[in-house]
Amino acid sequence: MSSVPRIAIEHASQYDGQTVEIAGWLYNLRRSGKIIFPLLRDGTGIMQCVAVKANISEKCFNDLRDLTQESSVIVRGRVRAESRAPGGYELDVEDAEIVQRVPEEQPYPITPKEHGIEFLFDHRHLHLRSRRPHAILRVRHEIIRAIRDYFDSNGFTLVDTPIFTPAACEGTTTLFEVDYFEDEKVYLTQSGQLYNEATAMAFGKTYCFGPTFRAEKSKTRRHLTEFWMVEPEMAYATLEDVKRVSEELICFVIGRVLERRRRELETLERDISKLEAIKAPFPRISYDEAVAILQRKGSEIQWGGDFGGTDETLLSEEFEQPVMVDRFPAEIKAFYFQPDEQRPEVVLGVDVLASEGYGEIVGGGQRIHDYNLLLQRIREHNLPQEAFEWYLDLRRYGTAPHAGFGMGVERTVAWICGLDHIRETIAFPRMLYRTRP
RNA sequence: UCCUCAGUAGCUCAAUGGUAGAGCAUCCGGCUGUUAACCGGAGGGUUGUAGGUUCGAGUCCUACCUGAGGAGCCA
Repeated sequence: MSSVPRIAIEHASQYDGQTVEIAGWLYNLRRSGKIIFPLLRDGTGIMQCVAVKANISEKCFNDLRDLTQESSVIVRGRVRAESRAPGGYELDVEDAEIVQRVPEEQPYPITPKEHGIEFLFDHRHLHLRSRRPHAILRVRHEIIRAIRDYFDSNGFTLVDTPIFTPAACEGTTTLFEVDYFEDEKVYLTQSGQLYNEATAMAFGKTYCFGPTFRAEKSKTRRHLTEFWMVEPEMAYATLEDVKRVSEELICFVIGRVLERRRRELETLERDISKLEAIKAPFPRISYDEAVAILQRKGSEIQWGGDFGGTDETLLSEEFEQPVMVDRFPAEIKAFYFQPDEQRPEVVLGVDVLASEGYGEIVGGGQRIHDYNLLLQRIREHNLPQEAFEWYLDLRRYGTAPHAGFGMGVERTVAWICGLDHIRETIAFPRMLYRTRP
């Protein structure tokens, strides 16, 4: 259209007084006779444009005046600081090129009014353009980038683990079964952890970061069937290292979001002071203490039982910080957890429960490094030994104490954004009763 | 899987067993500083599906479908 610079709306303040071009979509339009205010969205922000009939061609004015919501359009004009404009800057329109006008016979379905959950998620492919999902997904990106930056700058090597796996990593949970070739069955991974133990013995400190799948028929605000998890694993490491690294990671991620995505948090009306208050060290309690606290608060939990969702909420209400709970009964944890030497009935595992009732975002611990103990556990859990021979090899050849954890990305996003439901944390959520779009 | 609730215009919701209605969206008209703009007008319905009760059902009953909230399990 012209030789003026094409800019991103989020950088508009750098172009005050200059003529620029913005390529985007019509977010909303307010008309008032001979002056109109098209709100233009370009994926980085929303810019209020001003088109005055007397100042531009009649065609341009009429084109913009009759434009329909979410039509694609390239606008040229002068950026100007303006206190009355949302965002502080507006664009005095000089010219506009309509790329596609949405026909009024089939108007854009998501209007700037209230909609129900079902409608919005049926139109999720369009809903992503709206303010709220847009802000959440930008925070999600910042969280993922911070997680990678943290590990990459602390000596961890990214070694991703397979999505197709031959057997359960953790015996109990339900797996999605997939037809492989020649009658072979494989499963979608629910954790990269067992493979991480192999890569940690090769690289020292590793992490994997990818989607994981759980075929649990759970219908709650905390569950997806497909979700992303980052899982670090460290050779020559213990439970205490897991606590230290997960605490550092969480603080680093929150610091980054506060530094770079404050505007998005404000759009989401997140109470930012609650995030600013998150500081290491996090309180550390044992499973025993957690059970005592819960019983005092009226929970039915008995020693030996696992926490329910309500228990996690009750527990996190006790603290302003995320809380670390360690040394769980061996019976409720997976076969590979290292027992406590002093108390063999508990294992060296730790869960980190996010504050404000968001529940478990990190789970991990120290793994069994002794060959005979691991073999014994595999037998006690009735797991097929032949399938775990490669895993046992890690204890045959240069075994060493090692530890790691997994952090669920979606729960972390829900917590940091202050969301009620995890379905908002991912572009296209996969849930028990929703696989479309 | 179980428990609870809901389904009425494109969307969000009203309507005592007795003529299906409003706001937004769409269309037409008005407005030079609007902020989910406002003002006037128009079009828009097999009340989730199938049965049943009744003189009469959006409303009551049964089954099914779809969705939501919660439980168990988990990140």
